[in-house]
Amino acid sequence: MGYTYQYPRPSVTVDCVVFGLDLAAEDLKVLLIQRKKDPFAGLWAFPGGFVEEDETLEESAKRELQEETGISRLYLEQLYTFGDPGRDPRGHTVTVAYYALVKLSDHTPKAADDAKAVDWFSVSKPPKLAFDHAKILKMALARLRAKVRYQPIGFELLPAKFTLSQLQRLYEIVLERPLDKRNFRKKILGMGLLIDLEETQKDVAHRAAQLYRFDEERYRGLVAEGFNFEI
Amino acid sequence: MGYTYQYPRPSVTVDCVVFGLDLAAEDLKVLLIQRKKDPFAGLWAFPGGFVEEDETLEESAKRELQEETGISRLYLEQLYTFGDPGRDPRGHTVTVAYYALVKLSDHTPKAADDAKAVDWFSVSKPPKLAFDHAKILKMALARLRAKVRYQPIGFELLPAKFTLSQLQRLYEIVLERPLDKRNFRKKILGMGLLIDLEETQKDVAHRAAQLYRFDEERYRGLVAEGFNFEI
DNA sequence: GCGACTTGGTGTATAGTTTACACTTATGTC
DNA sequence: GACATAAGTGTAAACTATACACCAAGTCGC
Repeated sequence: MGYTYQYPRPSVTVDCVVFGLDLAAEDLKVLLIQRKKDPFAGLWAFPGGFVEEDETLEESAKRELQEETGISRLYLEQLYTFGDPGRDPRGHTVTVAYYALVKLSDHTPKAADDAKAVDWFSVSKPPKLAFDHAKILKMALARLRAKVRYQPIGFELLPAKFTLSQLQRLYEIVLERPLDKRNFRKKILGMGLLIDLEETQKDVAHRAAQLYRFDEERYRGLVAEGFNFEI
Repeated sequence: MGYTYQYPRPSVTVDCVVFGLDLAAEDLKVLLIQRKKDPFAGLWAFPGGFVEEDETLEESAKRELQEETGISRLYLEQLYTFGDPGRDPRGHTVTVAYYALVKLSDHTPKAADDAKAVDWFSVSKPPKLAFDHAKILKMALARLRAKVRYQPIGFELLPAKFTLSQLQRLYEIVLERPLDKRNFRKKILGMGLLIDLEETQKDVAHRAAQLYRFDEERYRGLVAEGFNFEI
């Protein structure tokens, strides 16, 4: 039993580069799964798998993520498609890579799901990766760093309620450079995209900061008028 | 005779959205091929075709372009991968779309190659397109418009030797808005990326303009130092 | 040969944006 | 209540972007 075609076809897979922000450790993390089988048994790889009949690429990416890591709510965007004939030793495989942003607090430990080891790693010192996943990670990071500056996707990495300092730290971690506190606040508040929740942090050993949330509706309205987000 | 696999596999194709700039008509053009066979016989589509064994996606795109239109020297960049199950009535087909920029002067008439009709169309009023190619064109245009502002890819659309007015017109056509002549010249010359060829236009019925070429080497050098091109 | 036509080429002043920079306030801990 | 920690706040200077109009050079037609 099998599926027969007149011409050879490459396999088609999806891979998800899932980023999470660890505010406590001030570090950007990536979610990886340890491979149990060859090729590359023991190495780490992005969650992903074969595209099935009658599903879109994005559905496929979401399904694989759900199956392998339990993650469901996330920001997902297509990154790039990798199709070099030698990238999978089992045969020509084209993979459509996605990158995803999740609120780390919603998906914290998440180790050992269905017998597979799943863990978060610092993007700056990942373990040895299977296939061409190191190259994919590099591209995903470059995309995230570029995109975070002109699209308000950073909020996807923060809890729904956040302080201005947390938001600033997010940008500092992703962009790997310090930002001036007063200028940052002036700029971000000036956009009018943050809603002051009139609520402050609890249980912090210093002056409690004001909490905000991102005003997505207003962002959509402003974009329609030609507004450009920029950090 | 055929190729048999344990699980079903979608077909994998590449499609190329080739842009050319018609300075005489002040119009951005896209290269299309008229389909002879069903599905969508008679409609127009991007050059493209099936990815073969042992070729990279980019090689595949270049090969198809060469075969179907004779175009070889061009700027080529991956755009997006489209894989909705219903996009090809013959069955699940994943297409990796590329967009390409060519110097129209190098590939002018190009109609009727191997019995297939090939022609340039204005991007603003294309003919009826096959498959989901209207959606792909829309995305390619959006990408071109975004990218032309922060990467010096516009030069790929101009002849090697060009005038500042031609360069300005290119941006006006692609971005669909007028630019101030003095400000444009100040900005573009200020980047130091143009080499004054100390040569002027010939055979024009008015004062002949200075010719320039793009200094690609210097651009690479500046990028390495952290320079950002921006119009 | 000269006037009309077409496009090339040039500078400055103003408004807006970005950057650099340091102290006071609020809260919990010891 | 002194200390530690992070929150919160304004201004001046440098730089960048924008708006704007005329003369120069060459061809065409008479």
